[in-house]
Amino acid sequence: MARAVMRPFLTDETSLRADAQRNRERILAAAEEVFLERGAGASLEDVAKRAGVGIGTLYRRFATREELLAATYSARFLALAESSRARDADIGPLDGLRAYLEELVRHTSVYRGLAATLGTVMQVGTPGCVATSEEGARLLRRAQEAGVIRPDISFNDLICVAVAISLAIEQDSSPQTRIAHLVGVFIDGMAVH
Amino acid sequence: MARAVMRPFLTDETSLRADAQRNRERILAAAEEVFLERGAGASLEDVAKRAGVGIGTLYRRFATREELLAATYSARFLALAESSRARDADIGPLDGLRAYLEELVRHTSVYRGLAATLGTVMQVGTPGCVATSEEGARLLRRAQEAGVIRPDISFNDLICVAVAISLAIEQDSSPQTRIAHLVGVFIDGMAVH
DNA sequence: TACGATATGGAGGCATCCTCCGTTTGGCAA
DNA sequence: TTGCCAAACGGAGGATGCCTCCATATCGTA
Repeated sequence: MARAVMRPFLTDETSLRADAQRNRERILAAAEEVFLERGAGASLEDVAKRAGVGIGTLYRRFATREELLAATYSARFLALAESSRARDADIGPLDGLRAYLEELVRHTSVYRGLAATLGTVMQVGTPGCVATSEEGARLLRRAQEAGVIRPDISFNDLICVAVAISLAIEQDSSPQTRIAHLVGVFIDGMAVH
Repeated sequence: MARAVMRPFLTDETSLRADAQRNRERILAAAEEVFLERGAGASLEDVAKRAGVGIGTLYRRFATREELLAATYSARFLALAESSRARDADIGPLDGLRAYLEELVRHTSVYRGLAATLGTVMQVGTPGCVATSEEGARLLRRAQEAGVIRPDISFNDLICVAVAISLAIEQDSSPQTRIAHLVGVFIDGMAVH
């Protein structure tokens, strides 16, 4: 139940001292590995250890677990927004939203335990989070303007849907087909009939 | 990420020694209070302390947090199943399902943090969990036989929906109206068009 | 080269989990 | 009633993880 922490997110170009920048990257690489192996709740001291860095260094750079998760995800989320934008011309508004949701769920299911914190993670404000949020909002607006999605659906509803499906995927182990099935159900629910 | 633990659930009539039975009830009462105050992640040692019982006693009776949560919820869930059955005659299959889901979400939102573990909790097998599961499955079957809910919807989908909505409720603080809104969306998605 | 701002690391305090085992107690059989 | 023992008790203690703090080290600039 971590509170959402809004603070300026430091990207690569920010004036970090060379050693700090190097350590930041080591921490991210280690976090990626450790989260993959043991889920989003893994020990941060393990991450620091694998990065060859003191725990204090990790905490100075990433004040909360959510910040670290979000940073680890930033590249992935950037790619998601990118690929969604890329297929925009070739796909209708409803299917665009469907594809976006399916991809979001797939990304969210990479680390066991990430789903439950997705809402918080999305608020941390990394470039990837921002890009993914904006893309989702854009797709939703587009579909609503095209008259295929109900006007009373909010972006929060989308995130909530993604969280739900990811959680479901985590619990039973019936992966890919179930993602499409559940996304289909929700898209139908949001559609104008 | 606790694994679901299937073990025979000890109800009141089971041959527990008198002192054990007394302590079990004290623990449940204390857990109810503590979880209400501090959410489903509260310290179990606090629960034991408030119950006036050693921590070992708590663990012997409830091997996991999920078991304790489920037991605490058992009465609530029993009531839920009961009231759902009671209104069965007065309500159509679709609205019956809707009412059930709304009530399930409301129950699940009582303790902050319960939603994320609802799936696990539902598998623990307390009388309440069983009753609620069976009632949900029955409503779903009824609605599908009436031809108003798609045949490819499973009971797991329902739980997933309840989890999603509860999580959404926990995050923003826009309670009652949002429950109805989201349940409506999902019901529409599951409906036959 | 020297100096101050920046960064480092890990010890340590605290919270929680969960197990283990010596002690106590309830309930039954004699 | 008494005595016995299976059942239950409690809490110390080992293990893990979180996060802070500060003496020390390092970078980059003047």
